[in-house]
Amino acid sequence: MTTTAAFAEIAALMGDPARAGMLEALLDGRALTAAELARAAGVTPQTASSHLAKLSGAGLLAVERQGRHRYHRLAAPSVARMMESVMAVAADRRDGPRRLATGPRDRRLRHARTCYDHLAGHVAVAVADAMVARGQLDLAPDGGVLTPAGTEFLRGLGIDLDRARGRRVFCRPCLDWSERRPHIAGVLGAALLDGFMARDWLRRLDGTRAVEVTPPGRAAFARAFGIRGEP
Amino acid sequence: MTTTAAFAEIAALMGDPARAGMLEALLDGRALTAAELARAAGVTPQTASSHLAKLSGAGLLAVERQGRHRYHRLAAPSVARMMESVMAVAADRRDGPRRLATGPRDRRLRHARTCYDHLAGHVAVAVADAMVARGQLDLAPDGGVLTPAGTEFLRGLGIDLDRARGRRVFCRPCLDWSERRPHIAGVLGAALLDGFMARDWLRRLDGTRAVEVTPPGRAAFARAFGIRGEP
DNA sequence: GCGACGGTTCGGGCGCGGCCGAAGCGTCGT
DNA sequence: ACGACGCTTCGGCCGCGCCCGAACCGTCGC
Repeated sequence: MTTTAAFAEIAALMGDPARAGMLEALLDGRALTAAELARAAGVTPQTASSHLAKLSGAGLLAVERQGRHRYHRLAAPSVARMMESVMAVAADRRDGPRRLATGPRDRRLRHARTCYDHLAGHVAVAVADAMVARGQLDLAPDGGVLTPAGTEFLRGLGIDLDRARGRRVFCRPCLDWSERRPHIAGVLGAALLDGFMARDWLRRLDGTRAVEVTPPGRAAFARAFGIRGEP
Repeated sequence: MTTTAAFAEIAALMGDPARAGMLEALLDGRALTAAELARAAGVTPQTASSHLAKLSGAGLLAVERQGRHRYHRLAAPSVARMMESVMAVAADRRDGPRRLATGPRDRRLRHARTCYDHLAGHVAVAVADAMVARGQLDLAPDGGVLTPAGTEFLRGLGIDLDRARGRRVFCRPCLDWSERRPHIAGVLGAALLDGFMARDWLRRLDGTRAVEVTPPGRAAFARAFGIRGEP
């Protein structure tokens, strides 16, 4: 059966530690150069080049040439979703047998992180919950709808909603692997993340996917979404 | 980062062709013996044994001893969901470059198939759509709700809704990789599939996940859910 | 032009892991 | 009790593919 072969091929691409490291580094939706990805994976540039060729060849990555650099990014949201689902299984596995010390790094990831191009983690789920509870958002499995109240509310927060409507799905629920509840993805999710970053409510943390809530951000999230909580 | 290693390990387990074949054979939720899985994967029993040990060791499979047989099944719905998401990416990949002849086998899979323990494919999505449109079902991303009208409707169809409520999630949307729209999973999804099979509206096809709609089934689906269509 | 730098290609080494034959263990039938 | 059967363990073979050193191509800066 050829479908089994394709399945195994995709999975095997994720299954190499070096490639897995690269893919995880790209999971926040940024485009990185080959050298950066080599460092992320802990291999030499020539090894990374080989891996990147395989990943692009299989359609998991898209490349963009810019001068003498080559920027690599995940080819599609479905790739990110696939990776999240693998992480969900890996997390199950770890939670079950022995609740082995989840370091501060992990706690930060669970609290707030980027997922492809939108926000994920406890904060993201809380934002979605708050908006649904207030009737500002209607989250259905095949695409959410922002109500007029929601549109006005976000405009009041200074979130830019007018970009690229129509190109991609505007609003889509995305299952959060740490919270196991949906948060907001799609163009709306990306706009929210951008807006939060632009107003400095959130700030990227070192080189990881973790995101920290700034002190003014904490106050703002409490005011706007009723979220109270510590990192 | 240990989380990367766990991710790669899970993916690598799916990435071997023989293991992929076994996992796919188990995707319909049945429990199969080691010998059956060996045949499905096209390897000798001793090779299969080694693979099965790895899969169980990692928590992807659960084993149940019964006499001198050992029945293997997917350990959790999250495993099935992960596999479906990988198939979605693999399908993307195939649709893009060259719409290579999707054989009748594939068309059947797209039309109706089992997914873990519930129904998937065109028919499953149509069932969900019909019930949502009539206000019998409310599908939210973090779990659907059967309305009183829906409960009565299904009771009228002779679907058994009284089993294992509470043990697992009663109703959950599951993204259909061929239709890219949600269908009904969870205990409700399993009850629907069982009911359809029991009334002989659906019948398992040879040894695959494909399911055929029987002639009486076709009439019944048209009457009960307004589904008209050919295999 | 030249060197510096990012990236890829080539070649060869090497280890991991899948595969099977043979043997061992436990369970069931008679 | 014995053999048949399902499954696992052991041992050894073999090949895939990961990895790096070195050399090669293209772009940028001076």
